[in-house]
Amino acid sequence: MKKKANESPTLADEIGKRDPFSSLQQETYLNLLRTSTQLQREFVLLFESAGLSDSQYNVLRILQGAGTPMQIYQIGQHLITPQADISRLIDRIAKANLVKRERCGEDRRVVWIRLAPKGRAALKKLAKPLEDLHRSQFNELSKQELAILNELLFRARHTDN
Amino acid sequence: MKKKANESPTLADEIGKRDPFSSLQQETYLNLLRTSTQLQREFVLLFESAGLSDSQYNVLRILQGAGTPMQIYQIGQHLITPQADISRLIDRIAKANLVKRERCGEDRRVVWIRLAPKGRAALKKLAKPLEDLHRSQFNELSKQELAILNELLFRARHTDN
DNA sequence: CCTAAATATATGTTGCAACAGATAGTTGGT
DNA sequence: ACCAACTATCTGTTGCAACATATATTTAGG
Repeated sequence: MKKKANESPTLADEIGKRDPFSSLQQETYLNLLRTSTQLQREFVLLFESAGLSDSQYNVLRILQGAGTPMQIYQIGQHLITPQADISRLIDRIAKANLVKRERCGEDRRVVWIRLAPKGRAALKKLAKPLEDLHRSQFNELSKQELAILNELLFRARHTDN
Repeated sequence: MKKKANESPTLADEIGKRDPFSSLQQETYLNLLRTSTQLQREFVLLFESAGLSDSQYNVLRILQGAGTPMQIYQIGQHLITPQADISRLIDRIAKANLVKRERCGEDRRVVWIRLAPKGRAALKKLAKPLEDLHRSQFNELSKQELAILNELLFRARHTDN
C-alpha cells in the first residue's frame, strides 16, 4: 500500500487506479493482459468479418499448413484448447461447410478433417488483411525491440518457480 | 513462405509448427497471446479455489480499493468488460453473498454495491497467495527487464496505426 | 404538468470454453 | 472368440462474454 513515484503514463492512469501497483510484477501482469486483449480483439473483429471465431480460423490455418487432411486429435495438438472440446469446434466449422468430415475406413474411430472450398476461400480472403494488421499492430516497435519483447515474453512463460 | 534460421527455442517449436512465422510481428503476437494466456490461467485457478472468476475477483478488488460502496456504472469504468454486462456479473457475486445491492433512495435508478463480509473474507484469503503468484511468475526477469517489458507492452498497445 | 431525451440498470439471446462423462471402435492377452 | 484397457470422438451441462434491447427513473423543454 506504499506510494511510489510514477515514471510515465502507465496502466495506472488508464484504468483510473488511485493506488499504485503493489508490485512491479503485478503492473507487468496487468499490462500484459491488457495489451494482449486489445491486440487480440482487433483480430477477432477481422475474423468475425469472415464469420469465424479466432479458434475456428486457427483450425483452418492449421489444416492449410498441414496441406493434408488431419485427424481431430492431431488438430488438437496444435491448439491450446483442450482436446475434449475440439470435436464441437469442428462441428461448427463443418456445419458452415468450411471443412468436411470423412469417417476413415480402416480405423473407424478416426474422422479425417479436410479443408473444403469455402474454407479455402475464407483463408484466402483473410490473408492480406491479416498480414496488414500484424504489421500495423507493432509499427511503433523496431525489429530489435520486437526481438527483445519476444525474448522477455518467452522467458516469462518459462518460469519454473 | 520463406525459411529463416531459428535463433533459439521459440514458439515455433512449442506448437510444432513446421513453417516459421511469416513475420516477426506475427511471432510476437502469438508469443504475447500465449504468455498472457498461460499466466492468466494460473490466476484463474487461484480465483477458482475461492469460488470466483477473475472478473468477479476484480469487482471485489475494485470495491475494496474504493473503500466505499459504488454504483454499477462506476465499477464498470474500472473494468474492461462492457458496461452492459456488468449488471449480470454483479448478479452472480450478489447471489453468492459477496456483495450487497442497495437501491438508492434519492435517485432510484441507482443501485449501490457494497462489499459484504463474505467478500471481504475472500479478498483476505486470496491476498497472500496472489502476491506470491505475482512474484513467482516473473522471477526469471530482473527489475530492469520488467521495466523494459512494461514499456514495450505499453507502446504496443498505443500504436495508432 | 407533459413529453422527449438522457441515465442507470436489467434481461433475452447467442455462441463459446471448460469440465465430466459417455459412446464407438480397436487391440492385446487369454 | 471374449473381455479389459485403450484410443478417438461425441454429448451433457454449466458458466461466462458479447450484443441488442427493454425497463425504470430522472431531467429538461415547451
